[in-house]
Amino acid sequence: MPSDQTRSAILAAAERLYADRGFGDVTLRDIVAEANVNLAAVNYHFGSKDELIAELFVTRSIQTNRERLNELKAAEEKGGGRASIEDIMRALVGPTLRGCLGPDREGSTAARFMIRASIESVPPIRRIKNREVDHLRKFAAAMRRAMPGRDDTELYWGLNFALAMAHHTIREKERLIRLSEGKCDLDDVAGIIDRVVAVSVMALTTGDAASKSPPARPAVVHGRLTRQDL
Amino acid sequence: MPSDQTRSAILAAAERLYADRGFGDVTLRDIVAEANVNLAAVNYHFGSKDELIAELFVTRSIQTNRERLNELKAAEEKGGGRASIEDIMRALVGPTLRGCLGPDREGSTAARFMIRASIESVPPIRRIKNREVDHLRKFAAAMRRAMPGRDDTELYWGLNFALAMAHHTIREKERLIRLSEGKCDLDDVAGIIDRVVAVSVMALTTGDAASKSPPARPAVVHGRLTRQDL
DNA sequence: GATAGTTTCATACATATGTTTGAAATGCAA
DNA sequence: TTGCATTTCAAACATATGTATGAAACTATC
Repeated sequence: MPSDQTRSAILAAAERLYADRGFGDVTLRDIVAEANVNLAAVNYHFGSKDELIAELFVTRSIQTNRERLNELKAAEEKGGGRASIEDIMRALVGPTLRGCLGPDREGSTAARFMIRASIESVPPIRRIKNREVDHLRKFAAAMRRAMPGRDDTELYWGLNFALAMAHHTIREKERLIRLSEGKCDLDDVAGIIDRVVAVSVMALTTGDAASKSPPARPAVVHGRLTRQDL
Repeated sequence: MPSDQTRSAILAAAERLYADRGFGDVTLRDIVAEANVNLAAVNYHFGSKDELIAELFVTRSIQTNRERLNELKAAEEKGGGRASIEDIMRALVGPTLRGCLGPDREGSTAARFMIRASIESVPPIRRIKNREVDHLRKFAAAMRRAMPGRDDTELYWGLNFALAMAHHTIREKERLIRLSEGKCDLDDVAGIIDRVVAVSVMALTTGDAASKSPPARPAVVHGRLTRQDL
């Protein structure tokens, strides 16, 4: 009967500390102090530090992915098996943005932890993220159904840009606030989702020319690359 | 006469190793071995490991920033003091994308190093990146001149999304190739720049309603924003 | 060629940090 | 209780890694 008490305490303490101070600045000794457990408990319950981090990350990732797929499924049912491209993009970026920028700041170490995981890039998390491709393929498939005949390449670029806007906004949240001097309201999650979705849909549905060849590329040689060494 | 030879050798070796194996996996001892210099040379010439990394990063950053401003200036001169929004965005994302995705020219180590710096997030680099806000303000100012009357908030979001697409594409280059099974050509830098610029401009110039209030956010929770006209 | 400043070198230092260990404590079943 | 399995604990372990040191080698100016 694994009382599980120590285990949970470690997970909670670790997530909190990592969320607050980042992976680079938190040692196992910090974690066990915060959790009031013995140092050896981490290796006993998780095997290694990396496996602890991995467990934290997969737990939260699974949550997000499940929400994504739920929204996608709901959208497809609503549309009789074929979701609109807009709803698909919303299902793709909505859960992540809500999860990381959500207003429940106070208690939600989970959100802050996921932001950290997005900013810092530590080996165990990188390994897990690499498996995410399979998950994204489901969205690519849905997009293909929503936009039959559209070139696959365009579809992947749209997917890429949608994730780009969502993740970058999360990653660079503080910088955007500073740059815009508070004009960009990072707490208005619904508004942000609308923005990202709108631009993504535009990128995907714009000019059919784009599906044949890349958008109007000027023959001009770009800029001046005065490349002088320092 | 500071022969500078050792110093340069360290810089070159460090950039190569960091580019290949990342910051987390490369020690000073690896670097001095690669450079065929003594271990103490790093601290003698740079003061500390972090200052070495910082110097590597600022060198490349300065290059990129100078290219950006050069392009911006050229665009403004071309337009008689007022550059088009498209040219501004091109000046913003072009140099970075060319620098990081460019074809492997003379030792692509610089490019690969900058990709690493974008993926991993190590303290000395983070510190430098934080100063980048001032640089971005110059682009915000140019955009304001190009789109007078437009709400500042929209402008910052557009800037944010443009950087998002550029940086995310760089960061997740490998994943995008894998996801698209090679359909997305990450070597076609000019094409990528065109894509990013096109979407950015769309995001910025779309529906004037967006300049007054956030992009047509329906009262309905998951309402659809049909915004197809570019 | 002597002297002063600069650079290189081998080596030592310090110590942070994940991991292991073996014993003690605890819990559970018979 | 007894005995076995699980868990906790203090301490040790290992060692990777950035940094400091002091002497030697080198360079240049006089």
